[in-house]
This record gives sequence, structure tokens and C-alpha cells, in this order.
Amino acid sequence: MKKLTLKDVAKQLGVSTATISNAFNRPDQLSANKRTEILEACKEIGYTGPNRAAQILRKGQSNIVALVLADSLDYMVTDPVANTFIQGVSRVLRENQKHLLLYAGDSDSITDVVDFVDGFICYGAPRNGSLSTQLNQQSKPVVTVDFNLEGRPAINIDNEKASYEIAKAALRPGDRAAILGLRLIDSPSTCRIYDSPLLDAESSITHRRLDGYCRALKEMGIEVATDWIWNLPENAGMYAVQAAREVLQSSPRPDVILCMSDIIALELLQCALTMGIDIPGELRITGFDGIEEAARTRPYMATVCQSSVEKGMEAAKLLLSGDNTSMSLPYEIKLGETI
Amino acid sequence: MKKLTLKDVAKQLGVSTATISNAFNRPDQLSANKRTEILEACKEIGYTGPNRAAQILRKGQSNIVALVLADSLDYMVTDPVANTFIQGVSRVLRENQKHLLLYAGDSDSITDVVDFVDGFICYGAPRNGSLSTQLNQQSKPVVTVDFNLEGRPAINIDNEKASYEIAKAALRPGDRAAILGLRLIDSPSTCRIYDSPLLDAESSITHRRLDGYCRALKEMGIEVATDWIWNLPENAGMYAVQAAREVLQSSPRPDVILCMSDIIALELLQCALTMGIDIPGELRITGFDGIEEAARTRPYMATVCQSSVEKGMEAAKLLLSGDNTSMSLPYEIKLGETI
DNA sequence: TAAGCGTTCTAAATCGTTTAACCTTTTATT
DNA sequence: AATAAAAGGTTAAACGATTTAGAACGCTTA
Repeated sequence: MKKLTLKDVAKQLGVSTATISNAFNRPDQLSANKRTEILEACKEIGYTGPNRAAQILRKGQSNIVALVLADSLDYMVTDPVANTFIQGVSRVLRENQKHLLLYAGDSDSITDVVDFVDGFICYGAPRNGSLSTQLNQQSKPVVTVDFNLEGRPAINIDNEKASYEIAKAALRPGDRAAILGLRLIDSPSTCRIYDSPLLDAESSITHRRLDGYCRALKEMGIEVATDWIWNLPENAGMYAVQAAREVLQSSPRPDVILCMSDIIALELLQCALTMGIDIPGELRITGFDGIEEAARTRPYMATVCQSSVEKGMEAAKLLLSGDNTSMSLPYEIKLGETI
Repeated sequence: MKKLTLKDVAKQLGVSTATISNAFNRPDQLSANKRTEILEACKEIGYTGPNRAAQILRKGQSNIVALVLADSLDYMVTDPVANTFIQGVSRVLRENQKHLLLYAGDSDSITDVVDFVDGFICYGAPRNGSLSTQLNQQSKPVVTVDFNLEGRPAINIDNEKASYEIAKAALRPGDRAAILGLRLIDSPSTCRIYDSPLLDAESSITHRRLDGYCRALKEMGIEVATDWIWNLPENAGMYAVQAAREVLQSSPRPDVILCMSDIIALELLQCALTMGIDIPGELRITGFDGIEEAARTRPYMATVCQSSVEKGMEAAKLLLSGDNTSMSLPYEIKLGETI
């Protein structure tokens, strides 16, 4: 009891395979009568439509879109920002009857999917640098989010401007300011950056954020000292806790701490409150992203709100449209109660 | 500058296509010398290996596994339990060089993927009931998690026993007990179940939990009244808040409230504390799942801990093994401070 | 010498479609 | 009435691989 094929059906109905195929794919190629007649007959004999695997080969189109997440899936799936991003992507894909293949950005290579997926949505710079190269060298469409790939359309917010604005709002003349940064240098653990060489500086959004902070600092006449800039290798609580402790215990303690993500800022806030530090009296804190939890803290977090869902939706739409123009999404500065 | 095919390569190297194919897939079919010679030559001329789309058609194998989530992806991706589950699945799939296709359980049909995926992992009963039927009628392997599908292997914990045990630990003779349940009846909003007909009772884990609670209640000589059982249509905060308010405002107020998920229990706890109710003095609460947040509440939640990551890993392993035997995973009763 | 055998490779069928090119018949245009 | 265009179908060549059956070769053995 093998599965029916187009050929079987054609033979049974006494028409050519092309006609059956057209009935399913190109209504304009045959009369409406014949078409419904064929479709009915198919339903009758239990033929559910052309085999997808064969279609993929023949058409060179699978309706599968690969979502390449920056890190290993293990990690990304639990990040609330990545999470809502995926949500956005999946929503649009579904509306368009496309399928979502989750792909890890720390994988070795894309060779085992590039032959059949219709395109790539890349969320954050892949951990494995060679992936970026591979992505760029192949010819299927790519949309990048939160990083840039030469010649490919990107979805982004203006990170430099947003960072500048929130920093400007948080800073007072004469402040001592620290920065808790993300993936600025190549280091497996939390540390100050000093004069370590900056990583991947052209395409990284965290470097844009750093630029924004620095511009604000300079405008306020505050010196930017690299031993006041921390680097976290991942946007995860455990690294944040460590950085928070260090920065809060340094003396003199900073008056402002600019954090490149809400995850970091939340951990810092928690830590500061535990130490009995008055926020914002003795210390001002800013976050970045606008995750839900940031709106629920007490005092509630000053941050840059961006909509990850929307990013995901726009990325998917852009990929499907085949358009090649990048897009800058809006963001919103929330002053909160921590500055 | 088209992509190279096996044929092109064969012609260039002066051997048959079969030999090239064997060089990539069946090392035992040719001499080691010839093999390395061919592989080197391929690298040289830029042939990265057999086209995957063609392989899928020919071999009937794609290395793609569909993960069917109970609801729309939109919703599932943000649920911490589903989340860590996906993590587990993805980890094992990656180790085995398989790919993960995320599939919504409220989709119309699986016809557009069944032809090319290698199998299905089903997390929770699909919202669209016909999907279950479709899954069962096709011949590719299926592994179910947190629900049952006739004749297919399942990964589960013993929900009845776990519920019985936590209820038993929470109950005192003479208690008034309420239950906040999940998907017990067909209703779009939060409500008491009264004598509404139970939904999907054979395969649902929440019905097993109800069975466990009821067994404990009976053993303690406490009457099970259906107007003390609430039903939430989804495991989401907004439904939980509503149920929490209702149950806490009912008079006489229950002494114990058994919740079928931590999400519900956390919302209930929050609500009770806001109302100034002493936990566990005036009210005892139990959750279910053992999500991270449940360990961080004050007082911290009594719940049934199960490892979603492990569930995911086991499900993937089971699918890949081709084995057909179900599996019951361990769980742990955490007494916490709320009972 | 011929048969037997293991090894290494090739030819050709196959997987299940899509689609360009072609052939009829019908309808519209001058 | 003659011709062009449209409609409705068919044929057969792709798409890019895998795999079975068997050819060719060199070798041993009776």
C-alpha cells in the first residue's frame, strides 16, 4: 500500500501528469471544469497533492526559511529578546505558509541546508565567523537583524542614536560613568576591556551602542576610560551578576552605569538594592531592549524599548518580499525611575 | 556560473557519477585511494557535496525533524516550559546532525511537511484535533510528549502519581480545597467547570493530574465539588490572574489551592500576598512543573519538578533511535514553603 | 584452460515532480 | 473565407542525486 504518485493518478484518470500537476499548481492552464473534476477525483482516491520532496527538487523552492540564531540554540531559545523575535518571525512565516527551520549560529556550516531552504534570516552575528562568509557567498536571499552583512538587507534600530539619547538623559556634569558592555572584545569571561582589541567592530550593534554612549560622555565633558568599561561574553544573568559586583565594589563607585541590555541592568539593579544603594539617588542605571521584566522592577528601569516581535515580523516580510533595502525601526526611550 | 552537479564532477574527473556518489556516501564501495583522490579533486574544483534537495527526494530522508508544538508558535515560544523543552530537543538533534523544523500545533494540516520530514516530535496535544489523526495515519515515526497518541511511543512523567503526592502533602483533614486546572473543558475563558463535559480525557495530562488530586482528596475524606474546580483555557498569566481573583474572593475561602502549573500558582501567590493573606498560614498553594521562577518566590513554591530539557532530549533520542517504547521520566516533589 | 572469486567501477533505472515546447481544436478578427 | 489568436491538452526533457545489477579485471585453483 504505497503512497500514490502523480503518475498513478494520471493513469487512473486517463490524463497526462502535466494536467494533474497543473490542476494543483496552475489553475490558468486548464479549464475550471476539468480542474475541479480532477481535484475531486484526487480527494476521492486519496491523493493529497504533489509530493513535497519532489517539488523541492524540481522547483528549487521548499517554503522553508532558516532562522540562524547567533549562538547555539540551547542558549538563544531562553533569551526573552530572541524569544519574542522568533515569535515575530514565525507569525509572518505562518501567514505566508512558510516553514521555520531553527538553525544554530555556532554550527560549522550551512552546506547541509543551503540546497533546500529558500532563504536565511540571521539574528545577530553568528558566533562562528565563517558562517557569515558562507552566507554571503551563496545566492539565496539573506536578511540580517542586529548586525550587518555586506550587500545584504538589514533590520535594525539606530543603536548609536538610541544609546546616545539614553546616556544623555542619564548623565549629569561631573559624573563618574561606567559601561557594562556585551561582546566588545574576545574574552570568555567578564572583565574590563582596558586596551584589548575591539572585536568585529564594523558589524556589531554593541559597538554602535558604545559609540553612542561615548558621544554622550564626550559631550558632557566626561572622560571615557576603558578600565570603566566591562565586557560580558554573553547576555546572560551569571555574567551580569559578576560584572555587577565588580563595578559596584570599585571605589570610587560610579554615579551612572550604562548597561547594554536589560538582562544586565536588572541584575545590576538587584545587586545594588541588596547592597542598600539608593537608586537613583546614589546611582543611576540604564538598560537596553525594553524586555517585559524591565517594566516590573521597583524602581522601574530606564531603558531603550525596541519591539523584538516587530523586528521578527519585518525581517520575515523583508525576506519574503525579496526586496533588498535595509530598514531602520523605531525605538522609544523610557526614562523610568532609575535615572 | 551555475552550481556544480555530481554529473559535472564525474565528467571532469573521468569517472561515473556512481563513483562520486559513493565517495561521499559509501566509503566501502571504492578503494581508499580513489576516494581521497576524488574528495580532494572535489574540494579543488569547488564541489561541496551532493545536492541536499536531490538527496531528500532520492533517499526519502532529509535529516529534518518537525517539532509540533501544541499551540501556535506565537504562544509556545514564550512559555518557559516549552522553551526549555525545545532546548533539549535541539541539543540532541544537533549532536546527531539533524535539523529542527518548528511547527505549530494549530496548523491546518501536516500535508505540506510530511513528505520530507523524517519524523515528528509532538509536544502536547495539538490544538487542532485533526492533526493528531493525521499524525497517526501517516507512517513516519512520531514521538509524543505530555500526551498520548494511539500506538506511538510517549515521553511522560506519571502525572497522576505526582499530583496525588503533592496534593497529599498539602492537604490536612477537614480542608476546603480548590483546583485551578488547565484545559479540562472546552471554554475560551476562565471559569468553574461545574458539570461541563470533560475534554479529551483519555490523552490529556491535565486529566491525569485531576485524577491524582481527586484520589488524594478522597483519601483525606474531602469532597470533590466541581464548582471548586476552575478551568483555564491556556497556561498564561492573564487567565491565571482572573482565576486567582475569583477563587480568593469566594467565601468561604479554600484552605488549599492545587494549581496545575507554576505559571498559575505564581500568579495566585502574587495575588494572595497582595491581598494580605498569610501563606501558608491561611492558605496553602501547590504548583506544577518546577520552572525557575517558582524557586525564586517568597515563600518559595511547593511544586512538582520535572526537567523539560530532559524531556526534550529523551524525546529526540527516542525518535532517532526508532524505538517504539514509551518512557516515564522521574520527577521530584518540592515541598517548598507554601504548604 | 576454464572456472571461480573478490574487487572496483559503470550503465541505467529510479525517486516524483514541473515545465518548455508542441499539437489540436475552438473562437475571434479582418 | 482565410487567418490569427486563444484555449486546453500532451509529450518528453529536465531537476540532481542513489542504487541495483552487472561488466571488466586480475588473481587463484583444479
